[in-house]
Order: sequence, then structure tokens, then C-alpha cells
Amino acid sequence: MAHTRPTLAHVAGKAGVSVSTASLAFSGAGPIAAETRAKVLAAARELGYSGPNPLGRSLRSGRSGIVAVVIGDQLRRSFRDPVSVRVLDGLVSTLGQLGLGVLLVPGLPVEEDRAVDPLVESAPMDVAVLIWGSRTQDPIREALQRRGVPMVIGEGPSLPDVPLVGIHDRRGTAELGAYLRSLGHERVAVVALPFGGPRRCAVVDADRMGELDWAPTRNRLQGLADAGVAPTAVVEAGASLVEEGQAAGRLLLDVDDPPTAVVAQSDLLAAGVLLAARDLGLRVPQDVSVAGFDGLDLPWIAPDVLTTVDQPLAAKGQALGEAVAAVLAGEEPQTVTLDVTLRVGTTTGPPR
Amino acid sequence: MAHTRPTLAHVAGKAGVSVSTASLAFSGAGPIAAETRAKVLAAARELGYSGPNPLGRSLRSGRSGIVAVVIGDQLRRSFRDPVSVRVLDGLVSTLGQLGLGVLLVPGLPVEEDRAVDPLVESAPMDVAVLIWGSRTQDPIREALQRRGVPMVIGEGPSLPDVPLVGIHDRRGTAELGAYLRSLGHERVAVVALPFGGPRRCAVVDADRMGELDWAPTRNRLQGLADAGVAPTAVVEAGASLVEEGQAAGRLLLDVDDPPTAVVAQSDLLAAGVLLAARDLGLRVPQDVSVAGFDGLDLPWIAPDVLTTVDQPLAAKGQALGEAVAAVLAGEEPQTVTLDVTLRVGTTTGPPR
DNA sequence: CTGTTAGCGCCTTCAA
DNA sequence: TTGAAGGCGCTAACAG
Repeated sequence: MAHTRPTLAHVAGKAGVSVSTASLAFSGAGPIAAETRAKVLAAARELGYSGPNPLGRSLRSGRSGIVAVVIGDQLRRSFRDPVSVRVLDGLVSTLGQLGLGVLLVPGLPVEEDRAVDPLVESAPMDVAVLIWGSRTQDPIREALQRRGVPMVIGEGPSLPDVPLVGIHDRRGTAELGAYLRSLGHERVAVVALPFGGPRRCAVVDADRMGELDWAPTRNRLQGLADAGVAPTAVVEAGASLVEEGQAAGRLLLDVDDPPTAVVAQSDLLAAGVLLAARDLGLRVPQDVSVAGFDGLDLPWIAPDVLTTVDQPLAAKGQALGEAVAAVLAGEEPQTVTLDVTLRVGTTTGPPR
Repeated sequence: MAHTRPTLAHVAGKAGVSVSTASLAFSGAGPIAAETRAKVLAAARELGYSGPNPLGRSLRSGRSGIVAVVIGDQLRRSFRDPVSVRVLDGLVSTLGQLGLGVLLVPGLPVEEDRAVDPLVESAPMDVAVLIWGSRTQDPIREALQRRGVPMVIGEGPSLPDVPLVGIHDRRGTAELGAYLRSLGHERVAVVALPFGGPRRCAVVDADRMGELDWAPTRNRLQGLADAGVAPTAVVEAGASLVEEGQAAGRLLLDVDDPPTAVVAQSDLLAAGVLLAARDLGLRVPQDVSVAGFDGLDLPWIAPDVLTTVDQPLAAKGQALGEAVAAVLAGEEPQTVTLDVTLRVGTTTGPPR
């Protein structure tokens, strides 16, 4: 017998009961005499059996207890973004309480020549969470739909039969735009989040604007428009990272006729813009106002405190987790939209 | 027939071949006529069959393709630590190339009354990686051993039959200690990483020192001893976080007879000590020298540049991934120990 | 309360 | 090159 792991059948044999009875002893999913149960557990201990094999259990029940979490972008970049990390944290703890494990799935495949990471197509999962939304033609979404894996989506677009967890980012950005106008800004530039296609850090022209295919970016641009702010220029960033914001800031500020305010669509981008302004010898907010989005705590940009739109990141993770639970319980898909709050710091003021 | 997902049997039926032939069409693990294969794939497409069910495949093969990664501490804290994040990043990309997925497992259970997270005991996994080592009596390690799940351990202690990936932290700290002595420091205090038991931020006495049960903390203390540095005081931090370092720094520096140098066992802790020194009006390095460990890039402590011991974090993640591959290939467990480098910055200098 | 039966979906012998 | 049969480990019905 050598070296094979003991199975429930071995335990049952040793305990002198049937396999199904032994199963009950572990799952507790049915009536069983305390004595029988003890007998089974004793036999298990003796054989070094440590509970039902999850593989067998999964096949039988059709459930793996695994939730795939698709992080936008490559993991290496996502991990560097505190926004992703906080949402992930809220999500993991919520799912943990439900007994569900999180399988990390890269949003971009490691190997360049594939459309999606192989995990999307063949890893076991009961539900998939697309933390950073979905594009119009999204190979990941399509692969999951083909597999029949139910989804939960964070950020847009809203899809039929798919629960959505988002934030009022359009409204929040509108509030920010109105605030900047009230200060007297007329020349406002934007550092936008990625557009959804290939990543780059560059000024956006009309053609490129037509390719915009990512909900948060679009919502936040629309918010500004709602407030009557027509950007003098838009730069798209390659990722929500400080260095991208810094590069974008240089593009926008190192010109003859710079804007009086820059709205960045994330706090990390805003921090980069701030650094770019400092590098160029511009005073903030006297020479240029800078605003962000997210509500991160960035002590290292002291003495500045970023004007930003605060979004509830942990709550978003939690809401995603709850949506997963609802999906597994077979409930109707719902849309949750969380509130955001304008928080004025020291980086915005009236233009000179 | 309504609504059940199609199985290989359905596809085979529709294609007019046997199930085993259909299996070959997907796995490619045997000879099959191109024509037959095409027929099968066509039938699959028609039925909306998207490839073999991973649950069935797992049960049959005994492999899930899942690697559990046990992060020390709670995930929320680990995610805030760039050290963990970088190792995780290297690990995830290496495993991704092997077609393995990463299941995140909290090192501390979400529910307080359990010894280990339920995932440790019942989630499917082929191997478990304990990124931050293992304690002498480690309930996680014990649970995994009981299950017969092979392990890979990052940092000590070294265990029989378990591959270990570590760094020369003892040697690196010894180098740092020698450097500080060469500058003339005689009164050196230490801010240590957690000790392995309950978390706290407090001065360590002899009793507590006896409870030290975590390899990196011990190694780095021993390194200082190797260099002939006997700390005037040791404070253990509750986690490798800036605020913990700051609190520890206050404990060490806000006294009558403060040390001339503080060695922190991580860069985040060192950054906290730096902030505490600034708060107390101490100049660094004139009034007090501060050194860290990790080699993180911390631009926000500018103009200071931390003196630190650089460790190859991504390489560590990669080495862990390769160790996982070796385990799955049935190779003999090996120990890998990566080199570290002392990097002198602006935060250390001769004592006044 | 316990045992019997019947698969969950797949892959790997082995034989044709 | 293809087909038939068996079983991976478990659990849900049902019968006793």
C-alpha cells in the first residue's frame, strides 16, 4: 500500500462503516450518531486522513470555492497601485468570510501572443470578478461567457445579467469641475487614465478620443463636461502611476501657454503632475492648480495636500464580494453605485 | 436538455466519435487524425463547449494547477508592504509562465477563533508557498503537512525535505554593523521586525528575546552581533510599516540618552524612524544615523537617501516560483540563498 | 440513523 | 488511429 494518500473509502473501511456515512461524519450535512462520527474521526486520525479531497468534492458539487479576480493590467503594475490594492483587500476579506478563495488572474497575458491569460480559459472558478470593468469587445469577458462562468464587474460598462459595482465618478468629477470654475479657472487640462486599448502616454486628438473604451476614463471626462469644463488638452497616461503622471504633467505644463489647472483622473497621476510642476519651478496652486481622484493619503507630497475626489475603496471591494455571494446564491444581478466626495486640499486655488 | 453545460460526452456524441477520441482532440496528448479533430472541434463550437471542465480534469489528474501563496500576516497589511508585493509579483509571473495560478491565502485567519484560515485546510492546491517563512510550531505548516501538500518556504527555518529560498541577511546586516562601527558608533539601537508571536510595538526584554521565533528577525539580529554590535535597545515592531517604525523611533529616540544610530530591519521601519527623528528635531545623520533593510526606492523621504541592505526581491519571487516547479517535477528539495548588498546613502554618518 | 447506488467530467489504460 | 471500460474521490438520493 506504500504511499498513496488515504481516501474516504479507506477511512470508512477502517471504521467499519459505509463511505457515505464517513462522508457525513466530515460534512455534517445529515444526521449521524455521535458515536459513529467519533469512530470515523478516530479511523481518520489513525490513517493520517485530513479531510475530504477538495478535488473530488469539487467535481461532485460542481463548485470549487474559487473566485477568480481579474486585475486590470499586469499584476506587477496593479500591485503598485494602492487603489487596486485597497479594493482587492476589501474583496479578499469579504470573500474569505464566505469561505471563498481568491485566484489572481492577470488582465493582460504574460505571453504577448495570446489574447487572454490561460487561467481565464481553464482555471477552476465559480465566479470571476473583473475589478476594473470591461471593454466593449473584451476577450476576457468573451472567454468567460463562453465558459459559462458568471461574472461580477467593477466599473462599467453595465451589461445585461451582470452585477455591477461602480462609483458616482461622473458626478464627483462634475463637482470638482464646478469647484474649479468657481475659482475662476478657464484653461483646464486633463491627465486621463488609460483609454482601454494599447497603453501610451501621449496627447489625445479627436481620433484617439473616438477610441476611448474604458468606463472610468469616459465617466470622469463626461463629469467635467457636465460642469461646463472643456479641457484645453487631454493627455492619456499609460497607467495610474506617479511616473506616468509626471511625464504627462511635463507634456501639459512645459509649453508656452500652460493651463491654469490640471485635473488628473487618479491621485497617483496627480502626484506626478505635482512633481512635474515642481520640476518646472511652478508654484502650486499659485501658478497651476492640481486635482486628483481617489482620496489616497499621500503624506510624501507634503506640505501639499491634494484636492481630490474621495472614493470608498474598501467598501467597493466589499460590495464586489457581496455581489459574488449574491451571484452564487442565484439572486438577480443588481447594480450598486457608491458615493464619492470632493475633498479640497491645498493644491487648488484661484488662477493668478 | 434545457440548461446543463455540455460535456465532452455531448461533444463526442454530436461528432459521432467516442469520448476518449474527443478528449484527444482537446488535449493533443496522443495521435489523432486532423479530420477527426476538426469534426470534434466543430461539434464543440456548435454546442458552445469551451474545453474540458477543469474540475473533472483535476480529479482525474490529481492536479489542480493552483499554487497557494501564504502571505505572512493579513493580506491588508501585506499589500501595503512593497517588499511583499514585489516578491509576490516575481512569483506570480514565474508561476504564470508555468500555467499555474496563485491562490491568495491569508497567513492569519480572518476569524480570530481559528488557528488557520479555512483555505489552508480545504482549498485545492498542488503546492503551498510560505513567503515569509515558518515558525517553530506553525499551525499552517502542520495543517499542510497533514494534508500532504508539498511546501516551498521563503526565509527560514530550513526544514527537511522542504525547498528554501532565502537571502544572506545575516551576512548583510553584519556588513552594515561593521560599517557603523567603522564610523565610530558605539550606541546602536535596533527596530526589529515582528518576533513571530502576537504582534506588538514595544521594547524587548530578555524574556521576550527568548520567544523570538522568526527567521529574518533573528538572522538580522545575529548579523549585528557578528559585527560586534551589541544593541543598546531593541524595539519590536508590530508590522513592517512606516507608522510602526515611527512609533518605535519615538520609543528609542525620545529618551535622555539616545543611541547614535538606529538600525531598522526594514526600509519602511527605517523611514518611520526617520520621521520620528525629524519630529523630535534631530538631524540625520548628525544627531542620529538611520539604516534600513530591503533596498526600496523611497523618493518621498527626500532629500534623505536611506542607507540600506539591498535584497533582490523580484529574484526571490522568481526563485520561489522555480522551486515550485522543481517540487512539482519531483526533484530533490534545494536551498537557494540570494545575495544582498550594503548600499550607503545619506542617512548614516559619524556620530557627533 | 446507516448503507446502497449512481454518477459528477475527465483521462488513460488496453484492445481492436 | 479509434473505441470501450474503468476509476480518480466524493456526495446526493433513496431505501432500509
